[in-house]
Amino acid sequence: MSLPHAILTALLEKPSSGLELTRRFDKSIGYFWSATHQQIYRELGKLEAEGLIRALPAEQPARGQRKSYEVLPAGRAELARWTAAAQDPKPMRDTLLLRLRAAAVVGTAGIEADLRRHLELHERQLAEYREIEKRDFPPGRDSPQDRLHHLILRAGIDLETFWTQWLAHALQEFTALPAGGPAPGVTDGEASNGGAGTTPRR
Amino acid sequence: MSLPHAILTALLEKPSSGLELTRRFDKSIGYFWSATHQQIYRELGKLEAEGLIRALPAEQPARGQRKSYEVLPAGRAELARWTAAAQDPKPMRDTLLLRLRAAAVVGTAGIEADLRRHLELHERQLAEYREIEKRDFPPGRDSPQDRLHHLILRAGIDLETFWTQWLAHALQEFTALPAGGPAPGVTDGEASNGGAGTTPRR
DNA sequence: CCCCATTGTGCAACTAGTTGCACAATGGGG
DNA sequence: CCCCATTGTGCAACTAGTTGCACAATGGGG
Repeated sequence: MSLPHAILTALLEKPSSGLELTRRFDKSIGYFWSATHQQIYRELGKLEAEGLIRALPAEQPARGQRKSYEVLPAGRAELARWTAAAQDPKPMRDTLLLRLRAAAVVGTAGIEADLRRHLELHERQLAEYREIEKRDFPPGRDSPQDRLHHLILRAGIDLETFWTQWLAHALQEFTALPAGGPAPGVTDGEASNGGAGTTPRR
Repeated sequence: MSLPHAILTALLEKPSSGLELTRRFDKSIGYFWSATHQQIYRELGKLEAEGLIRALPAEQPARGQRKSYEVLPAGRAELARWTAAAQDPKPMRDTLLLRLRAAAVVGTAGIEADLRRHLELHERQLAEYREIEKRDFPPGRDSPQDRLHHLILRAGIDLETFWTQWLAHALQEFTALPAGGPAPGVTDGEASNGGAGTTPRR
């Protein structure tokens, strides 16, 4: 739905080959819209077929050769259209929260280690964003583009900040919980055989 | 990937028919794992075929009739396994941030209204979460299950708080921007024909 | 009694994203 | 010179989620 527009944006910022795009999707743009190289090549083909981008004239366009693309006017127009069009935020899907909800039923055994790991990953990401902020947005720069890019980076920083704080709080909560976590089968308030979860009832 | 586990969790909390599940996915569980009724029916079929759930014996199991399901021991075991298994956070994909990045290239014309709309939507969601918190988590309740459920709700509240604050900040930033937003084609620092974005160059 | 809105279940086709390869060109090390 | 790791491009099959219907049962209004 949005990959073609992510690619158009990246190509407008700088005409690139598939591999260069892949690298840029591993940082910068990819921080909020990830894509694999296979997706990118496929989409480049479609965009070219639709006349939104074109391959830059290269010396020898043999296979296994870099092919760079640039955005055509129709591509820019499509991107402007898409950017301005209203879009509903799509409903969230978060595995970790779902697992926690499941843990409330089947027990928290085993999940704590992974929470800790996620905390570390988010801390690392946060540090990386802060590094970028320091490097790319020193106090002086405030052209409209800088402001927008900074705003986007700020969203990343604030989101990672939320996750690190929430995860830290969750882990704290866990240490206060009875050892091994809540027993399974508690929602109905009746007795259950409980246990490790792998034991079949009756 | 996670839908079957979301369904197992919901069914463990309370055996339900497809429609009941659909309703519960429109609130509660669905706040962090959304699913359509078609997805749910399809998945119920698979789970039953795999022996993880079974249909509760009903009076007349004719078509067009409610069929309720309950989780079998194998289903509970699978859910416990999945909950404890390590999982990498999957890379984020956020359309709004992508559109803002595109706007930095093709101009911000038209996007502001949608930011305002998103702000309202997030404010409404936040209010709803706060309502639920007040209703379901009065000061006294703090069984392990309550604590976990509250923790999850807190994540929702904090996320919506982030979005409302960030969007408010973004809108503020916009009023400070030159009218109509940045001109297109600015990244190379050279002159461009700028304009509305639909005008082809040359 | 029959029409029609509502409730409930489900299939089929499609779109987007992921996984697992295949294979060409390049260039340095033995 | 030839092997083999690296770089770069791409196809094919699969999985997950979405969209658009179809159709049965139920129950109230004319």
